[in-house]
Amino acid sequence: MRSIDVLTQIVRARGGKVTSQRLLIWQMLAQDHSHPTADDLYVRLKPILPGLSLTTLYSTLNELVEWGEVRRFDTGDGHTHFDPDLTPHAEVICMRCHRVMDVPEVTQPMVLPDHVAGFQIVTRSEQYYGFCPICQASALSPISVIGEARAIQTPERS
Amino acid sequence: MRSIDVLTQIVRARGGKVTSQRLLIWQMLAQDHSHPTADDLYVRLKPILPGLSLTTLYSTLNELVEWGEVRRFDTGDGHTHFDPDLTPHAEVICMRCHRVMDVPEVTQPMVLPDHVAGFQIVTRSEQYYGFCPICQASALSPISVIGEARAIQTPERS
DNA sequence: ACGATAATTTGTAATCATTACAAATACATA
DNA sequence: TATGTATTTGTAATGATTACAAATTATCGT
Repeated sequence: MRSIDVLTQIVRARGGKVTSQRLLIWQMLAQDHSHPTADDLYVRLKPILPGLSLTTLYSTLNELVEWGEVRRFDTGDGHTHFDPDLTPHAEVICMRCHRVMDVPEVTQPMVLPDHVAGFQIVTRSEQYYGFCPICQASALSPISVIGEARAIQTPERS
Repeated sequence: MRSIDVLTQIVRARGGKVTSQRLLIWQMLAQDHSHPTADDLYVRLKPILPGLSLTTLYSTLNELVEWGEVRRFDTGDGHTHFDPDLTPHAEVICMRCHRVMDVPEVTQPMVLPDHVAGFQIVTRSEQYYGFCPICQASALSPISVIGEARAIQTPERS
C-alpha cells in the first residue's frame, strides 16, 4: 500500500474522511509484513484505541482491498490474511501447518490474452503451495509433487 | 487433480477406502473448471447421492487439498473456491464483483531461494487482481493501477 | 471560527461457512 | 464371508464476518 500521506490526499479528494481510526489502521498495516488476520490487527489496535470497533476494522480492511491498496489471501487456515506489500513477491505456503514465507519475485508478469482485455490490473500475486520440511515428516504425504525448492547457487568468489 | 483411477490406486495403497462418496465427489470436481465452492458442489451432488453429508464433502475437499490434488483459493466473496486444474494457468479476479477468469500461464516457475530450501512444492498459482470492465464503470475506482490487460497481437496473415 | 452536511463509527444481533464429535456404516483384506 | 478399521452421518457448536440504525465527527463553505 502507498504512504499515509498519499492515501490521505486521495481519500479527501474523493469526499471521504480521514478519521483517527483509518489513520491508525493504515499505520499499523503499512509496516506489517507478517500477513496478519483481522483479529491479529484488532488485538494490537485495541490497546492503542480502546474504542475501536471490529466492524470499523473490517470495513477499513475491505475498502483497502477494494481500492487495490492491500491484497487479501487465504492460506487454508480458516482466516483471511492481509498483505500491504504490493511489490513483486511471491509466497510459499505450507498446506498442512499454513506457515507463510515471502520470497522475492523473479518471474515476469504475463501479457494477458484477449478475453480479459480491458481488465484493469491492480495487483499480481504468486503462490507456491507445498509442504515445509517439518510437515513432510508427518504421517500423510502429498500424492503429487511438482518440484522442490532448490537453493539458488551463490556465485563463487574468484 | 489426477484421474480417478490413479487416485483410487493411491488411496488403497495407503490403507484408505474408496467409498461411493469419494468417487462421486472426485468425478464431479475433476471435470469442473468453474472454481466451485463447497456449497456449489453440494447442491449438485445432493440429488445424485441424497444421503451425502456436508461434513463428508468438506472432509473430502480438505483431504484433496492436503494431498495436493486440488487448490483452494479465495476470491474475496466470502466463500472458499476449489480448483482441480493444476496445469499451469493463472486467474484474473475482479476485486469488486469477484468474477474469476482463467488465463493460460506463460511465466516460468521461479527457483526458490535458500530460506525455503527443502520445501516440497505441490502447486503453483498466479493471480491477477483488478477490476473488470463492468466494475470500472461504477462509482469507486481503484487508487493504484499497475497495468491493464492488453490483447495479445494476432500475427497478420501474409 | 462555525454550522451544515454527509461520511463514518459503534455495538449488538444476526448470518453463514466450516468443524467437532460420537455413533452408525461400509470398504478392503485375509 | 467375517473382521478390523476407515469413513460417513447428523447434530450441535464454533467463530469469522456482516447488517443495521443511532450516535458521532471530519470536512467544507461561509
